[in-house]
Amino acid sequence: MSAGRGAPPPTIRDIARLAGVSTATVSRTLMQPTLVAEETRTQVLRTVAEAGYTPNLLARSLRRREAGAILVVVRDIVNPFYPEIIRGVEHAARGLGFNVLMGNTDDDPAQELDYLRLVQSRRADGMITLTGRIPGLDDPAVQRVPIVLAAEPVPGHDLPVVRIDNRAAAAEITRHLIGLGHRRIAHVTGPLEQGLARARLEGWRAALVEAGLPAGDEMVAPGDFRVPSGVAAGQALLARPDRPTAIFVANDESAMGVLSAIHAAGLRVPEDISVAGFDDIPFAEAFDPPLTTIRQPRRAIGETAMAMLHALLDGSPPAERDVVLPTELIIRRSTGPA
Amino acid sequence: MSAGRGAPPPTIRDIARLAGVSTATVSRTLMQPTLVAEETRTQVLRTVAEAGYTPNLLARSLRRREAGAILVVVRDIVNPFYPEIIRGVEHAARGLGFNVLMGNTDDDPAQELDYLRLVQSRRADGMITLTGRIPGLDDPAVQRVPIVLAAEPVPGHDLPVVRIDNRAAAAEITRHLIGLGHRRIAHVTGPLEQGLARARLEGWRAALVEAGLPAGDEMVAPGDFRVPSGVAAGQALLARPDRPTAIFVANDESAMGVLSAIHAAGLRVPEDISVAGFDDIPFAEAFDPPLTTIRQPRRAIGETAMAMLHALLDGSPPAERDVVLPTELIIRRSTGPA
DNA sequence: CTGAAAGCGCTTACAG
DNA sequence: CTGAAAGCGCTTACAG
Repeated sequence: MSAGRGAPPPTIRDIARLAGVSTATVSRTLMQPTLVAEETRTQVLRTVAEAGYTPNLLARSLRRREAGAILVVVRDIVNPFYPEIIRGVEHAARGLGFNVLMGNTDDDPAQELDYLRLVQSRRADGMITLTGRIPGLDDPAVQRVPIVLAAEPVPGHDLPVVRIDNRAAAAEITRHLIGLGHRRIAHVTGPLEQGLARARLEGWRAALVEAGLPAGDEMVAPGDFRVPSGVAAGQALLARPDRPTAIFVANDESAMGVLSAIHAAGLRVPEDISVAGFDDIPFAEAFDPPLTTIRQPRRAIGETAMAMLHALLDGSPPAERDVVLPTELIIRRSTGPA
Repeated sequence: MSAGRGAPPPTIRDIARLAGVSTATVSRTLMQPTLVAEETRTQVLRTVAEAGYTPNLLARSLRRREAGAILVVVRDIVNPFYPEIIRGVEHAARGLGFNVLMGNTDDDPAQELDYLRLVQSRRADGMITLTGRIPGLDDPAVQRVPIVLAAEPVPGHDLPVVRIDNRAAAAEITRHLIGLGHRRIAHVTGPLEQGLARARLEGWRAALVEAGLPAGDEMVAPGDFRVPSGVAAGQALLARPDRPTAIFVANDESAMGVLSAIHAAGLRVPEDISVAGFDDIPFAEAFDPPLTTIRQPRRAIGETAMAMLHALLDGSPPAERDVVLPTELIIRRSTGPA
């Protein structure tokens, strides 16, 4: 096994010795080249290249008192909603010279706390939280941690956040259904302990009430954002006496379950019943039929969150603490005239 | 804005002073508590708790010469194949006291190189590569980087790898189709510059040849693992004179495209034509119909890769350098009798 | 333009 | 069982 063996990698002292200069000069050549005479610089750079020298980032970070890394925390990276956001974060981070640490919480507050500690331990300069929850936020030590919230605000606190207007977007897609002539429009909810699931329910209801259409409990079926809950909700709605002609499902994943339930019942989408989702996950376009949904600007959410965190770390003026990014109604073939 | 302001966090010197001991004793209390007298230990721990002290991990890492982090590199985190592997890595890493840095390469060798540098810069102790490619592997400095390959071996090198037997699994699912009585079984390939796509093609061909069934070019349609390529390949296969009664698609995503093409042509799955995929991505079960496929032990791939990397870092005996994990044929409703 | 020196915050032989 | 001291590998005022 060669890895781990062999000569230790060269340090700045080795380079200084080889180039016949001080470590300060080597450091300046790498950090602030304009401060170094051209001739000296050339010589140092040549030595660096020949020796294959790479500065120890741990030492640099310790000295400069910045980790050069940020942490992004999600409930579950397997959920297709998150990866594109993380990608946006990473893309922006690269441009700013930061690395990205991954934190998966499995929806467990204890793990959430562990990740907070990681920032307190200075392994990361700050964190972007997508979980809508921050344990121990009353602790002053926690309040000192630079945090930006993405996608989900944390209730009761005014941390900087980048998000979408879930209520307005839900109302918009419901109005699309109304505009198609539907009058019995059901809703399959997300887990209502999550604020964004409640916001989507409210948006749906507001649009119906505004149009004078029924929005009572008989038009609502509970879901939890996952496929099986969509199947169950779809079956329940189809079994009701006066069955809906359209269903707005709180996210795309569970909409897929609703589609299965409808097909299994021998009905067709959108001829017999229209279905709309929310999120526009990568697969939504490949659904059968392709799903009408609300597109979230996931990439932009990630990039914006990173930019906001960077400003926070910089001590820049607070700019905007509550950024609301626009969504887009994507009309595909899963919705049609009543 | 409170973040970034306020008193700086306490250091080990502050705790030592407050507890009336040396920094060495504070450090020992945290790192090797058994070496410290119980009374002293209690006193130190109380002080630590009261002050809300968290050791600076950057300083610890510098001193101990280990970053306490590993890097996992993927082509594209948005690809539904990767997140579960990353989750496995992270899960194992947590148990071993490592953090996980995320590296997205967008299939760009330059970015791949940047991530290698990150390890050389000691920000990570080693890396797990899922891209099937390592730039500059002839460079001795690169050879010194602890690397474990997951899912995809790098051709021409014998780095430690954890993988599945793509050829055997492809043959197995093809035999399932043969067992159902199909005699014209087509294949939609992945991008053939990837070794695993070639292995799946070979497995398909081997099973057919073994059964004396046609396996010529007329039974093959090119794909690239994405949905649209599946749509195109499906259309092409349906248009051929003697159309297949079953299609083995090189991965689930493109199988979804094949399903769309079949439905769009007014045919039914599996009554008119059977379809099988590969990977068992989270959505495969929710396809319409649910997809017969090969399940890759993604979580185990991630966990095993982390364990192997840890052994490598430990300098433990090389154990096994080529770990082949078992796959599983998952039979769902997309395949049926010929 | 360059170097000597201090210091970032820890850990760990070494000595007692 | 504990402390004084060295040192991990850098960066950056400070002085010249």
